[in-house]
Amino acid sequence: MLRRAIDLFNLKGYDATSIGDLTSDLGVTKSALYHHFPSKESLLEAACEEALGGLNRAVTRAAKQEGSAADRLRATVAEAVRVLVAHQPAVTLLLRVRGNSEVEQRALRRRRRLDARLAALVGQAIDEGAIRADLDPAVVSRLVFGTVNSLVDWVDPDGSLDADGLAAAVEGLLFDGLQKPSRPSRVSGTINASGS
Amino acid sequence: MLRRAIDLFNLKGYDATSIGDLTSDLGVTKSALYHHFPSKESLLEAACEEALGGLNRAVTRAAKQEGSAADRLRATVAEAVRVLVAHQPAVTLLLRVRGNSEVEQRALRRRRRLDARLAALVGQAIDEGAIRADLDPAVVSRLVFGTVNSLVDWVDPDGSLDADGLAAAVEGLLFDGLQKPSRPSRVSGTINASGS
DNA sequence: TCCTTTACTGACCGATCGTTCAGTAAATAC
DNA sequence: GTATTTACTGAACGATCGGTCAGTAAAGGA
Repeated sequence: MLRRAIDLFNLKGYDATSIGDLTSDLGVTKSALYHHFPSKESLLEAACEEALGGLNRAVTRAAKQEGSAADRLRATVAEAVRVLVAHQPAVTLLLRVRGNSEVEQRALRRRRRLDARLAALVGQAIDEGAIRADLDPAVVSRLVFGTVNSLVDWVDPDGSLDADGLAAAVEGLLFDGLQKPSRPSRVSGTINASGS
Repeated sequence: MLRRAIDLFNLKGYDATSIGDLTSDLGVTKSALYHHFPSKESLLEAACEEALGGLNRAVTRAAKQEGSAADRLRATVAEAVRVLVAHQPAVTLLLRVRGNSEVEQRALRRRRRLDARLAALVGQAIDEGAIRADLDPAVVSRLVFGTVNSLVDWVDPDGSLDADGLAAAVEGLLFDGLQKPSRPSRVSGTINASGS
């Protein structure tokens, strides 16, 4: 029920999806849904919890890893991609939250806290001298995780796309760039996109 | 009036923004707004037209340039960033359209046509051998323009941020990567982010 | 067998939605 | 000076929204 709700919210947008739309899609009455969930917003809250919990765990997991800040940043990017693929519908919904209610504002605050952790990691990697310093850390952080987040717009979690392969592709693009590497890159093998 | 409407749509979401919200923000009555615009959706349509028109012109401009496909791809990325910064509110609204009405579906179709042109350009650049071929062209295309599009979530068009500098930063990140360049990169100077 | 719990149904609620419309006051055209 | 156009106001419209509630049928425990 929650799964289908999240899918519909992503398809039409949360506000544009009425309880009637949702229950007629599910083939139940409105009252049936309200027997299991106290409000429309509680569905949104559950989805945000799933997404934020998953992302928080992923970032914490990557942060605990040994190695330089640059290594941890690479691991964080890869972990974030994997969580995003595994929980794509919930993460998609989270990224579209605008803060129109108390629930949405709470989700936004948690998301901003996550973003701050990531920005700090980028700053450390630059201070460490492991990555280029000619770009502003705040811009780099936003571009890197903007790239990761942009996956929600086309990744199909049910598709044949391999999360690890996609994580490697994102890591390869962001760290090594699009140009042909002068020396061999860390990324090997070919990655395939799923259908649109 | 249209400008303020687009800003509000972006702040709260199109569906969550009622005509009442909009007109009370503007300090006019609902009827006053309906004197200038035939419907709520016509506001959305005007915004999509601004965004799609701007992006189309940018891509066409970059495509007409001489040079390799890789050079044209770089130019397209830079042009797209500049248009996005110049028309951030309209582009933001466009990127959030879900296809809930005829107007939205038309905008989505035009956007998909644009995406296809960009994907073709990436394919040419790979065939040309100018950029790495170990990643799937469809994935690369989506990541590149996902990165560009992610700018709408934090760029402030009124801020002090320099569009050309930001375009250079995005180009630098995507083509040269985050790692310290073994040879000097094309990008020079420091880019600063605006406030959140 | 009786009683509580679970999983609903269908009718209904007040609020809010986008939109319309008759009327009006000021500006502009002729 | 009269007619037309422009730019509104305020009250209302039907539709739809999220949510409620009394009632019910089946299941399970004691």
